[in-house]
Amino acid sequence: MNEVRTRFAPSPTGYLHIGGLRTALFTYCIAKKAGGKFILRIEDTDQERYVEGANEVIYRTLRAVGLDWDEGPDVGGNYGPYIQTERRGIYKEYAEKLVELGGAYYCFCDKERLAELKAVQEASGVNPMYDRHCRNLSPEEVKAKLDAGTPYVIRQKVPLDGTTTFHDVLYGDITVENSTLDDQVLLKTDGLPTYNFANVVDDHLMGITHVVRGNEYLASAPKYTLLYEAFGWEEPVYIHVEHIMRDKQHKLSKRDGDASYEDFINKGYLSEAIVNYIALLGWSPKGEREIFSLPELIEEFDISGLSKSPAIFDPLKLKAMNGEYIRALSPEKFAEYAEPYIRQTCKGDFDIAKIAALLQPRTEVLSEIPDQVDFFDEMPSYDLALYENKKMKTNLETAIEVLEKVLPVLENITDWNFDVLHDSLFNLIGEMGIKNGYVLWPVRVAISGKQFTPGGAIEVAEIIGKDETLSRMKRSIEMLRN
RNA sequence: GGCCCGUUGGUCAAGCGGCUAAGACACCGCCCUUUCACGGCGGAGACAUGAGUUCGAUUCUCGUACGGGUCACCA
Repeated sequence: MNEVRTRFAPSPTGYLHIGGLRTALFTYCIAKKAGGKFILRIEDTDQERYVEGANEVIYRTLRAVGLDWDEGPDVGGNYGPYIQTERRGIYKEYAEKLVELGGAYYCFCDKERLAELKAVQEASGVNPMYDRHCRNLSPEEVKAKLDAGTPYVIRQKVPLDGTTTFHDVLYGDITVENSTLDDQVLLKTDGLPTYNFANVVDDHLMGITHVVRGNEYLASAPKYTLLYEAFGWEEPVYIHVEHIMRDKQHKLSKRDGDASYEDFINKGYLSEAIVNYIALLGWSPKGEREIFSLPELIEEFDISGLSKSPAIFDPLKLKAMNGEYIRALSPEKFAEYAEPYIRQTCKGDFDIAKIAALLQPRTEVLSEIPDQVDFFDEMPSYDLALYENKKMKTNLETAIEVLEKVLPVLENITDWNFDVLHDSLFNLIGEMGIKNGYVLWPVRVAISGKQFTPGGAIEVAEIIGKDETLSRMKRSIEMLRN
């Protein structure tokens, strides 16, 4: 029974943060590399923050990136239920058990008293902590209040002195004075557990062996150790990972508009590229390779590669990596992805496969596509200054001269395809004894009206066809004459 | 503020007492080339800081600075 079992335990807040996704990824890799199980658990004990449909977002995202769970709310398993609100009775039972074991106690303080206490403590410059008012209530007093139906919480009974040491794989042993630890609430008035308690109970009951979670839990970790000790349970292996930052000061947040997985998908990023990129934030593989598929990530993943310092999210690097993934796609696959984007600005009857082929090496994010192909349907009006190109040694005069020579050549072509176009134009270039660009630059400008195009004069001419090419040539020549 | 944690080029990062301190993105230059890309070659750029330990510190210890986390009946 040494199977590795890890879990991803998000709160249903309506979207899946990139940082959460990365935690899930690391968690998944640890389990899968060890041939173990990856479990999904929904932590919805805060009813006030519950967002309708949020669970579906989590399922959808995890499935989209390929992080399939072996046990979870919708797939079942032997340790269910996997949604915390459905485990309500379990927490109550264990909280009461902990009271019996001496690791917790009933507290009847109401929120007004607590608020007052906190205000006084803050005013006098003391760290706000529960004053343990109910810690030493006699069993009779407790029973009387309970019988009277007084609302209560159950709090952790932290030792008054001594120290607690907990172990993290990355940080090693961390020891704190028990006197700095608060008697935190374990079971809330509404009967639901707090995160800290639910985690301990669930991780134990579900047989979780490794816990990967955000660094924000590091400070409360010793309290977990105390809880495990009080129950007499074995602690899982803890791995606290640092945050993903927007910059040195700020975490990557929802408000930045690009903190959620779905935002990136909507912007034209590939799922595989996103996963690959975030894997490299706060973790580094052994060798120098950095392109990894999910199966390769599982193979390569090792806890020792995790970093203890925060990583700043670099949109530029994600973009570059996305470009790499796009280039690695088969032409057919890329065309499939690209078509809807091409169609946004290019409605005509063109050879989509040919356009896609030109686009593939020039696209880092799919959303860049519409602007690149907006001239196929209709030539934009353009500035004649485009004909002036120092490197090509072209200007308005040379352009007229060249275009007038090219026009009849094109008119004579009957079999309009790349090879014929290429041969015809290069014959002309040979006859004229000049550089390729001297001819091809003005032609490209004349039929595209753009400074940059995917593909050159020949590619563009082939795609828009003979009639359109000739018509654009004539129009441009006309413009140049005036 | 108390407690906990971190600090290698602009960014991601390798490094685990002795190296000309990797690599990637970005940047610059050159080449390829019918534009732009792609691809190829090359360049600039870093161990926060002060002590200590040591024959020798980026690497170990302490202080300082800076940054982060946490101090809820939120997770």
